[in-house]
Amino acid sequence: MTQAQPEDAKRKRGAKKAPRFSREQADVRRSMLIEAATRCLSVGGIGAFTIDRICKEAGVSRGLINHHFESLDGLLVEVYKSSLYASVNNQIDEAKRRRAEASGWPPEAALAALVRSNFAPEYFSRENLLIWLSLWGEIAVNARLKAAHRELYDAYRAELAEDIAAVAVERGRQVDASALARNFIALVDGLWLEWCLDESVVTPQAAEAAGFEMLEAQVGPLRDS
Amino acid sequence: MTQAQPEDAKRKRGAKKAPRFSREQADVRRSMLIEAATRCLSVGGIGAFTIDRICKEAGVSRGLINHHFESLDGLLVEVYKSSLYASVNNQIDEAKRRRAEASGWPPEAALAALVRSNFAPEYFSRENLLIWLSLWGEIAVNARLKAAHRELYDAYRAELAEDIAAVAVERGRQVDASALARNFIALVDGLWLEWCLDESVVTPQAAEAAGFEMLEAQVGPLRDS
DNA sequence: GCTCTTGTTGTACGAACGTTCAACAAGCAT
DNA sequence: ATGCTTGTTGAACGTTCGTACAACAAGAGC
Repeated sequence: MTQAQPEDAKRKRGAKKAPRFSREQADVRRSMLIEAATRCLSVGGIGAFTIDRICKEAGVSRGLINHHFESLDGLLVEVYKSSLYASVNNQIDEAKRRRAEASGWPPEAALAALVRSNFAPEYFSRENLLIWLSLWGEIAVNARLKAAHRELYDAYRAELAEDIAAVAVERGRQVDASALARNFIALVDGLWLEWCLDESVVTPQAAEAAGFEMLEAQVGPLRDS
Repeated sequence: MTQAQPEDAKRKRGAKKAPRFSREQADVRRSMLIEAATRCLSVGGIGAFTIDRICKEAGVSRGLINHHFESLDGLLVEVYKSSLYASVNNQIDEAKRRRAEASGWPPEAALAALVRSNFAPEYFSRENLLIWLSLWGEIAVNARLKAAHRELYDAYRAELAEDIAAVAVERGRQVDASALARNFIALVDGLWLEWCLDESVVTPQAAEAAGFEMLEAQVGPLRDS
């Protein structure tokens, strides 16, 4: 308590006040704001996506959002791209990579890996779900978000269909890969939704099992190999 | 243009002004407000759920909502009960009725009817979907809505599980009915969601087919009988 | 130490928000 | 006609919203 703080010593010696704020590179500050905005979204839903709350969460003043983003709506699009777009695109890229190096990854292993990534703790988390949920409600209303969403889902659906088709061809099965991919995505989103609204109904393990069951009903076993 | 309107004739004769508003029974007015609020929700999402817009949509003055409901939040709960709770409970009641009169409805027919009701145009409609979507985002945040939602989904899941179990028992199949019911509901909600965010991805017919496929993979054929 | 650039602050503003309530009038009872 | 009940109105309030912008200061360059 009586011990001199480093700041105090500094102030005594140089008679300098502690800086009231620190300057950051534009992209660093943008990331900070996006992260703070994401945190607001995951806690209070779209109703908490406000200039005041986001700036308070980020520990900056009210004027900064409009300095780094064209508007609050622009920040929302960035949040979408940063938290959802990025992670899904990550899954797509990894799937493409696995499919490219055909030697190490037989089709069923690649498909199984893609399925599992949907239920990995880093994606299938409660905070991620609340972000999805909040954004879904906005996508239906916001044209810019809707465009971004369609592009993303089309890409993911296509990649998933490719992986499914690869397994089906290898096993000589007749499968409507794009319909199955669409249904699988619907099931995953639905399970996320159920979990988000009532976590006692489903566990990540049960959700993963349900996902595999849907695919295996059409392309045969994927897990035990 | 120069033709006398009925109102004008009336006014001339009796020197009476047209009534500025009409009085309604409390429950009638409440229904009007709930319907107007629902319309706002289905068009503009939760962001359009405001006193001003709802009253304008209903054609009444700003003060009326707080006269008939404890608050705007209370109105939201009523919207939930009126548009979702009611329709799902309707499905549950019909399913119970079918299961009661065992003579006319063999288990597989009862289950098929329950499945089909999920994709009937009166439920699987674009405006209904936007209402669901808006409310989902609120359920995750609003304690009162969350409680109502859990009660409703528990009831629906239980009824669906009963219908599934009845078919499984009849056919001597070993099925985890409650898990299958949960997965089915997740699939349906997911398909609704996909359709809502991008209507070109799925049709109601394809959605219904996907629902049947999931169940038939475990309990056997349901449609061709 | 000094200047300059520019990231940051914080106030100001109008609009929209939910809520309250005194005044009003529609329509039934008399 | 007249009075009474009460559903309805609309202004007013304080708050919060998104945005704009002049003033400020942190930190690099010299």
